[in-house]
Amino acid sequence: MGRRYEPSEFEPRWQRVWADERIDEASEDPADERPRFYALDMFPYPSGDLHMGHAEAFSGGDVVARSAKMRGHNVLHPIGWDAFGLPAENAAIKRGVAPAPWTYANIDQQERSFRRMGMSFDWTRRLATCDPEYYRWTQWLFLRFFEKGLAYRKAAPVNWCPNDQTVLANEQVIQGACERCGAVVERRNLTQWFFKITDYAQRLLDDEDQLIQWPERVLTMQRNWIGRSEGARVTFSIEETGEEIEVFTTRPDTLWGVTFFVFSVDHPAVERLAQLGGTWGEVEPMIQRARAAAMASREEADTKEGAFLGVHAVNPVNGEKVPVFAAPYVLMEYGTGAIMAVPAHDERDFAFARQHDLPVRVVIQPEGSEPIDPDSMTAAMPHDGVMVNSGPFDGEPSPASIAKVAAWLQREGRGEATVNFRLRDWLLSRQRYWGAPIPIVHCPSCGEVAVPDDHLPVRLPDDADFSLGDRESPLARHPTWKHVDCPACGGEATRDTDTMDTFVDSSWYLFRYCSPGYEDGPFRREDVDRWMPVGQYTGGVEHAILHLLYTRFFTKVLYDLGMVGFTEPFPRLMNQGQVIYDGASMSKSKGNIVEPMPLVERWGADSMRLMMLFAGPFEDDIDWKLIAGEDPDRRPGVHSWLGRVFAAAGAAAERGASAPEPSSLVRLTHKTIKGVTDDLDRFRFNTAISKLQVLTNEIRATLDAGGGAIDAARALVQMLAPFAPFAAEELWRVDLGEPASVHRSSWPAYDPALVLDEAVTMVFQVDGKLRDKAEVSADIDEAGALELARASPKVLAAVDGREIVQEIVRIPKLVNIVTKR
RNA sequence: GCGAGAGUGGCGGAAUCGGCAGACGCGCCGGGUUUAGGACCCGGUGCCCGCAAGGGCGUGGGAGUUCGAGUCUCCCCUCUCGCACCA
Repeated sequence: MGRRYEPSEFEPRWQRVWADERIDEASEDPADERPRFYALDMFPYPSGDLHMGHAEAFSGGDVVARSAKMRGHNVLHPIGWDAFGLPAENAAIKRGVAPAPWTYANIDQQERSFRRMGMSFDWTRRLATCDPEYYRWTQWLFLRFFEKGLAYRKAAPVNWCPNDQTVLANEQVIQGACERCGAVVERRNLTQWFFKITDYAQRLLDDEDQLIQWPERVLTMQRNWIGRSEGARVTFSIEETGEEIEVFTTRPDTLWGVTFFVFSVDHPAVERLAQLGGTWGEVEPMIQRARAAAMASREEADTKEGAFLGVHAVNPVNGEKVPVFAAPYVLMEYGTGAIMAVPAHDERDFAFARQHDLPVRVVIQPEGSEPIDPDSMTAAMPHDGVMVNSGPFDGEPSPASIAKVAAWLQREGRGEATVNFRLRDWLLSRQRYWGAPIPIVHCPSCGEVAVPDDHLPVRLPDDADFSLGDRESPLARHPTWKHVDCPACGGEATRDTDTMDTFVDSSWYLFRYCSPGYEDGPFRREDVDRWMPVGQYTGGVEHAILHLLYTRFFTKVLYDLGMVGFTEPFPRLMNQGQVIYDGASMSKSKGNIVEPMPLVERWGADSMRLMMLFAGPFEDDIDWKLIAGEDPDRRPGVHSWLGRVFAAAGAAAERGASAPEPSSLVRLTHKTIKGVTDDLDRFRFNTAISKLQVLTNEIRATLDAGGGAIDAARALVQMLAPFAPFAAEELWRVDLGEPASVHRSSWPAYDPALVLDEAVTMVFQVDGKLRDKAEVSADIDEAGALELARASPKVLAAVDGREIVQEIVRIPKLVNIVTKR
């Protein structure tokens, strides 16, 4: 019956037809009244052909886009490439191919693969961030940030690989070593460009309530990354110099317990103060040692190393002079790079005090307890209880007194309540070739001058020497590129020779999709406001912090600039799991890489997509070894299923309406429509597919029994369309004889009355244990149910003459008879 | 250490509201078809006892709430992920 499933025969054919019919293009027709839906996938990095992670993510994203369209939406489902970045330069260095042709060749390859996989992208909006027409607007946006004071230059310590002669992003430093060559990374002070994301820290937290469907763990990661702490800034002074030094503390109520003071080893005041204190000779080797240890391994930095600077700090609350140290356990990046140390109530300070024989003074203790002898302490005390040894605050409850202490500090001019964030400004400059040049000119007389908008883009030279091994970056060492006239005064000046972090490029691509080819700005506000915010964003959890946080920041800046009418770009986010092999990530060195395109060639695009989607919940990892086995020639179960769908739908079409469709099949069809629709709403593609398999089995059984199944088959084919677009189209247009694409058809509707079962299985329990079942009508009443239960011989046997104390009846599902035991 | 999530057959997983645990699929077993292999079709398949009828056990472990717990509460164990001297 039916017909054979030969995907290689029709998949390429429908791919061509869909391109000709332009079925995947979003409609910009003003008369089109369908609600708009923006289905966005995180755009890929073109470092070769598509891998399994892409196959998984985009298969899910395509189900979202295709099902939204069938359910009546005007869908925007664009694609592009995050095309700047280090891998292109690595390839250039390794293979001697320039970054641009290498990148574009990979883009073309990935586009072919996407088309072959049946991804429903609107190709008219394709973009690549390395296109000059794109990065022109990246530069334009940078200049708007610059004008607003949100892009600025300052000297900062950065990661520098002495072997590769380049700065590295934090992500490229693995346990203190260069990701590429393994050399120990150095810290260097370089003048770098930053975006002032810290200005938006509070808003990034506050707007979380707009992120209505984000995975909880991503929200948590962002919250932790932003790291908001309430506390106080307190001004200490150095006795020997009189200079004021601020510290941040979350516990100003412990100020009376300060017994020493610690600077980060990277604090700029350390060398000067140690020279003054006459201890630089001992301090400097400690700092060198500490830096080396911190770089080599984070674990080694656990020791409470440190050195006395020979100077003293004055505690503003009681005038006490305490010794000042430099120690690696104080981070330069957090707070002010200096701390007041309260060893009685802080584990780290306590460990340091014990190591260096420093006094410990308890200032908070449990209410009513005897004074605590610091010498008997083996660990820091919990800091809740009653304040003691704290001058005017003795007897105050803590931590409830924090606000009171902070207010007192402010009145006394010794500090103030404040909020501190862990988030730091975004270092965006890179000394690399393959990125968008920073559109700034450095003029000896005018300073930092913006390149005028009408001179954009500042193009990359295509004759740069992008090899490594020199001290200067490729743009800096180019013989002519950087030499320009100052746009302000016309005098001799030089271009900024840094390029932008690729995360800048990817922070606004989603806006550009709305206005493809627009030449008067990065996008048209009306286009963006029409399509955005994004209806559903799909991509990897590896971007949980950087990309997602940066794009949220960009959106808020664009809002403040009046360029868009919303403050959150993607209220709904879905993360696919990883595709791993035998419990480990796939990698070349392990030789366990499975690629999607060979699967597509062997079994067809539909089977590849279904393997991904049926393997388990979308957000869970897929262990390929477990779902596919080790034999690549073994037919995937989903492929066999498609074979049965073809046989069944084909046979149902041949039989048509000549035989009646049994009501049980009709009911199952409606139930399946409801179930699959609900599953799509919660991204449970695996259970949606299993429901389609159940329907398939029932259609087959109906046909075997001589019944008709044409309506069921039609619904099945339509519901199959988002998951297996080629097979569905073949059956729809060829076997079912429909003239137009299944992907333009309307999602089947269900009759709520037919979703409810006519007959259900009622279970009879005795003392909560299943003893018997009966098929009953769905509208059975309680008395009838009880009567049935009491009449059951199995129930009677189980009751065994004991006294019945309670009868629980839940029509139409269950009766539970409780006996006295 | 802190934070988040998870633990169900041989395997991937299902159970959406506290009500038949194991849907669907893979694998395996038996049968059919086939020159053979593959493919396909039919049946079986949580574990234990039993020829069977039937019975017992069963969702990481332990307690609790409930007529009833994979699901809710508490404690413990294990695993995964993220952060990790954040003052």
